[in-house]
Amino acid sequence: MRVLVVEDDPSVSHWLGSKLHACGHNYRLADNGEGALDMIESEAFDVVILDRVLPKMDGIEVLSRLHGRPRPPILILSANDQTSDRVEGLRAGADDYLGKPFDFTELLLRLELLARRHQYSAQDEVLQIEDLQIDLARRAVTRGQQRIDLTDKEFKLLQVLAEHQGQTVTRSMLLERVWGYHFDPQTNLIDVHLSKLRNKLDKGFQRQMIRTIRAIGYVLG
Amino acid sequence: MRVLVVEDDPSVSHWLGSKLHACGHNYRLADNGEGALDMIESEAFDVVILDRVLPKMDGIEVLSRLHGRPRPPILILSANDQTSDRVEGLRAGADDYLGKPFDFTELLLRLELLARRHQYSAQDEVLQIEDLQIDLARRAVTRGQQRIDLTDKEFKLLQVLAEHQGQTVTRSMLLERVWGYHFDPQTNLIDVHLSKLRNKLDKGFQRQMIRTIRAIGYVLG
DNA sequence: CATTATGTTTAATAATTCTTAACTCAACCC
DNA sequence: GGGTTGAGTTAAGAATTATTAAACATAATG
Repeated sequence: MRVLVVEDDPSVSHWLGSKLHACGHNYRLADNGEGALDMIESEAFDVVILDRVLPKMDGIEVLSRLHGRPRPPILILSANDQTSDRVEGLRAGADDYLGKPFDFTELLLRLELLARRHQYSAQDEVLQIEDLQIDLARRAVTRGQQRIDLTDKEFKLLQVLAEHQGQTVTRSMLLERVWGYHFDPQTNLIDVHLSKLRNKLDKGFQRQMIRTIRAIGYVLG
Repeated sequence: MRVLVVEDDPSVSHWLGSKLHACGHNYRLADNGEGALDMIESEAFDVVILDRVLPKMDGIEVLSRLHGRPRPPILILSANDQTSDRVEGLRAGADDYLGKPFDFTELLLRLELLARRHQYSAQDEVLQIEDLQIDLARRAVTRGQQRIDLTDKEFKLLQVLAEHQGQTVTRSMLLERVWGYHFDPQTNLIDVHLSKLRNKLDKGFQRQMIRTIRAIGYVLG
């Protein structure tokens, strides 16, 4: 997940960051409301952790500024765990609320839940396979921190493989889904594009995600 | 999903059951800790909903009894929604926590998240035989510190042998499982590939892991 | 409209994996 | 021991896949 942590206390934000990183997530930090708004505007996050209390513009204010705009789900973090407070946060448009002190495991669980729920409701479907993310709507692919630029055919190849993650996709299926062919072109079309896809996707990574199934096709995963 | 509901209040458990059923899931009920333990032991569930408060053996106790054993992910359900309480549940080994009153949609979402996550982690099954590790999902084999690169046939051979570790695997079984043949090809197919597998797996090691059972087949272990 | 850049396809070549077959070696039985 | 059977090794070539380069197509740019 790509997480934005909005928190003015560096000791808290860095602790959160390192924990998130240790769990395999990416994070960015913002220590004030203005910065947070800018980042939400310009970058794609799966979820935002928003401290309720911030210098100048507080969490509730940030929420209200975002009202009606497309934004990732937001979890409010606060020292106050009073019911009234909780209600106020949720009224302002927060998607979840957690009072300090909190257990990191619980926070992570809620974040994942939020991100997932949002993924469903927002239709821009993102396929996630280990450290590989495929945003079907944006045609954007990332692996780990790395953005990967793919051509049309390469992307379609990857998409078909990803949609059948873990299953072998036959060559004829690829011809059909990627090229619309219902016949064998008698050339090595697939091989060439797959080779290029591998170059961009697997080169330099320990774990090779595309596996050849001899005489059948390929599997992703 | 197959869900186990552990809850002593019949009105709650039956309501949960009917809701789960309506969403297309199977469920079983247990109204006490002992029964729950037995059922977890003997049946396969995708996820367990465990009420914190139970007669005699409470939820935390059930969790601690299960500690270290293979078990489905467990969601604790409780009337207390205090932070300390939540942390206690998660510390005791619960995979998630939800306070009453709760929203059924949220419960379901969390259950699905748990089941899915568990499936993934369980999915990447690793067979371990002495210093030999076989990661079925990644098709990666290591012996000691050494990575071992195997071709498709070699890997399949090893996999079949490993799945029957300690037992003799007959030649006809290998033909069937590795090549899909239901007949004897009258060649030394197996011998050749097994020879190559041995070269990669046993060469240079004191302990030879593949043993020939003359006129029958081979054993790993 | 030519130029450039980018992406796609074909074809040639290289590399890998699989299978067969010939030959050698080891175990078993009388 | 000597014959017999089964197993192990090696090499050759067949099948499949991977890589590279070049031809071709298309869109963007000046």
